[in-house]
Amino acid sequence: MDLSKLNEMQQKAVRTVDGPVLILAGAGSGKTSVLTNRIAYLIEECGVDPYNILALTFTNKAAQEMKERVERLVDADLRFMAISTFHSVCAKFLRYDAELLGYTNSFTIYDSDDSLSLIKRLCKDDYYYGIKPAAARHLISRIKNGLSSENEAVEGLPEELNRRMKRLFEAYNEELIKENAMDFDDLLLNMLRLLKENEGLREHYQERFRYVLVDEYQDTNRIQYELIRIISEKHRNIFVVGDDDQSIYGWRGANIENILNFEKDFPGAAVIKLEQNYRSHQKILDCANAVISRIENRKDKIPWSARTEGEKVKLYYAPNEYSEGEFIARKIKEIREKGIQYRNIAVLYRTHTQSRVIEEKLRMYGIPYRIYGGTSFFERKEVKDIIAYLTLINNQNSDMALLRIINVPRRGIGQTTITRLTEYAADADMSLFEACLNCDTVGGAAMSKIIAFMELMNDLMERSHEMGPSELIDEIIERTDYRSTYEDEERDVRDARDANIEELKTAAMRFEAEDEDNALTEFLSSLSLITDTDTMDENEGVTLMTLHSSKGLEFDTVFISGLEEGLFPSSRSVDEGRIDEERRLCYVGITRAKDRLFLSRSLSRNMYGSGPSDTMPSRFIKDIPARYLEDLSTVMRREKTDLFDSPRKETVRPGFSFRKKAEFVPKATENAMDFKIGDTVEHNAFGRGKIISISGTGDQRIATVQFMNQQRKLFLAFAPLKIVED
DNA sequence: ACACTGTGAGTTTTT
DNA sequence: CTCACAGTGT
Repeated sequence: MDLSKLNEMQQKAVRTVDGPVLILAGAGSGKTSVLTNRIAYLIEECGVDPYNILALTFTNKAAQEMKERVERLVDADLRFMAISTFHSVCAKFLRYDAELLGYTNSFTIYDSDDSLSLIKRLCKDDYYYGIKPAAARHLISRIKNGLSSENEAVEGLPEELNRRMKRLFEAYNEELIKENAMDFDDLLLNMLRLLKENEGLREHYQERFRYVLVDEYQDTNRIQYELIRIISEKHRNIFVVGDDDQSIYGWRGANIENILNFEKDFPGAAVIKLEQNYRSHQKILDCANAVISRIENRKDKIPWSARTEGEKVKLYYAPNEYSEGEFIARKIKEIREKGIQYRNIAVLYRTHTQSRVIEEKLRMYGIPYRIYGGTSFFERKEVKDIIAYLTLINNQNSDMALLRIINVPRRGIGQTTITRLTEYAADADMSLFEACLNCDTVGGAAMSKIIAFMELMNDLMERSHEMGPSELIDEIIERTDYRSTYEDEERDVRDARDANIEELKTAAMRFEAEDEDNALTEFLSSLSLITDTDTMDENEGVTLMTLHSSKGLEFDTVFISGLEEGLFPSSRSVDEGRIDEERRLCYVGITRAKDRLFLSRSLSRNMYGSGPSDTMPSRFIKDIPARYLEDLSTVMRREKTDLFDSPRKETVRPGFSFRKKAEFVPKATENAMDFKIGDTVEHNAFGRGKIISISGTGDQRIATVQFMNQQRKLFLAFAPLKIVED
C-alpha cells in the first residue's frame, strides 16, 4: 500500500496496529487521512476482515466521508464494516436484542424535542409543580450520563423539589419504556447495559470487533468511553484520534478527561502526536496558539505550519452590528473579485441569533449564502407531523406521536377528550392508542370522531405492510387530507410546505429498495439521528454557521464575528467556570481558516431588543499579540473612555401604555336580554348588525349576525351585544 | 372547541 | 425581540 503521501508521524500512526494507540492530532494535521489509511492498511496489509472493524464518529457526515474514502483506497466488500456514529451503531445493535430490555425491535427514538414534550406532559401533574421542564431534561441527561447521581440533591433546590425531581426521573424512564421509546442517552446506556449484563452478547461483540477506531475522542462522554472500553477489552486494539484543544462539547457531557487520561486508562498505549498543520499558514496558527496556550491542563502540542507565511490576521471594530455585517459583506465581495468562490468562505458566530443581521447585509449585497443550524428541515411542523403519523403506524405505544396528530388535521378531538383518554389510559395502564380502541368504554362526546380516527389509523397500518415509506406518506397525506391544515396560508408558504413533504418522500425512497420489512423502522431511526450539517449541500454560497458546527470543516476565508465579552466568551460560560471551553471554541474557529482570517467586534450591540449597549472587547482578541494583527477599523478606538463619551442611553419607556383599553365587561344579567331573529344589534367592535339566526341553548346560545362587512357567529352569553331600538 | 391576545420567560452550543 | 403558554372571548 502506498503511504508515501503521509509524513513520518502519520505513517507511524497508520502502522501501529496492535494495542492501544492515542493519536493527538492538532487541527488540520490530516487526521482523517490517517484514519482512513489505517483502515485500508488493516484490510489490505494485515488481512483484517472489514466485518471485524468498528469505526466510530460523532456525525453521520464524518462517517459517510470516512467510508467513501476507505472505499477509494481498498478493493474489498465494505458492506459489513461498521463505520458509523455511536448513536446509530447502538440503535442498530439494540434492534437485534431489544426484547432483552423490555422493548420491541421497532422501538422509537425520541429526540431532545420529544424528550422535552414528554417531560412537559408528565409535569402537568400537580406533584411536579415548580419544576421547569427544560431544566429537568438537562438534569435527566446528566444523570443518565453519570454526571449527576439520581440521589444527589441539585444545588439551590429545596429538598422537597429534589424529591420530586427524582420521582420525575423515574416516571420519565417508566414512560419511555411504556411507549417503547428510547431517548438519545438511552441508546448508549442500554447498549452498555446489554454488554454488561449479557455475557453471550458481550463476548460476541468483543470477538467481532478486533479493531476499534474512534474519531474525535475528546468529545466522548463517560458512557461512550465505557462502551468502547468494554468492546475492545478482549483484543485491546483500540485506536483513538483526538485533540484535547478541540473539546467543545463539555456542556453536553463530553469528558475531556477521557483523552487526558488515555494512557492511564489503557496501559501500554502508544502516543503519537501529529503537529504538522497542512491547512493554515503560520500567522493564523500563531493566533490560534496565542489563544489556546493560556489553558493550563492540556496535552502539550506545538502545531506548526507546513505552509509559507501568509497575510496577517485582520481585525475590525465596527460601531454597531449592522456595520459589522456590512464590513463582512464588503470584504466578501472584495475577496470574491480575487477569484475565491463563495463556497470557500465562512462566517462564524457564537449564537444563531447573530446570523440575522449578517444575513440581511449579505442579501443587500447580493451575496448568496447557506445557513446551518436553527430550525432544520426535520423540525418543520409538517415534516414532524408526517413523521408522527409514521411513528404511530410503526409503534402504537408512542403516546407522543398519537398526541401530536390525533387532532391534526382538525377532527374535533379537543383537550377535554384527550384528558379523558389520558386518565382512562393511566387507570387501565394502557397506551393512549389502546384507550382509543376502547373509546366506547371511555365515553364522551367525541367518541364517533375517535372511532373514525382509529379506523383511519387501522387502514394506514394495514397499508404500511404493502407499501414503502414514501408511498405511505402519500397515503397519509391523501387519507387525512393533510394539506387542509395549511390551506389558509399564503401561496408561497403552502408551496414550501408541499416541497418539504416531497423532500421527506425523497429521503424515504432511499430505504425502499432494501429490506422491505424494516424499511419504515430504519427510515424513522435514521431520521431521528440525522443532524443539520449532515445535510450540507455543495451549492455555491457563503457558509453561515455557529462556531460549534464549524468543527471539522475548513475554508479559505473565515470571518469570526461578535468577539465581545459576554457574547464570545459567553457570559454564561464564564459565570459557570467554563471559560476554557470557550477558549477552545475560539481555537477551533481560528483553525478553520486556510488563507485569510477576519476577527470582528461591534462596539455596541443590541441584545434582545433592550436597546443597544456598549460592549467590551473579547479577551481572546487581547490574548493575541498585536504584531500578528492588522487593524482595519475606521472608527475611533475608545476603550478607555467607553463609559463616558457614549451617549447615555437610558431606555425610554412611556409612562403609560395605550395597550389597555376601557373594556366592555359583559354581565351575566345581560343574558336576560331577549335576542330574537331579526333584531338589530350593536357590537362593541363590529358595529351594527342584524341577527340572522339563533341556535343552541343556555350558555351555548349562538347568534349568527350579519354586520356591515361580515357575518359572525357570536355566543350570546359572552358577546358584547346590545339590542338597538330602531 | 378553537382563535386570539397578552404576558412571561429565555435565549449557546446538539448526537 | 421572539417564542411558548395561559387566559379570554366567541
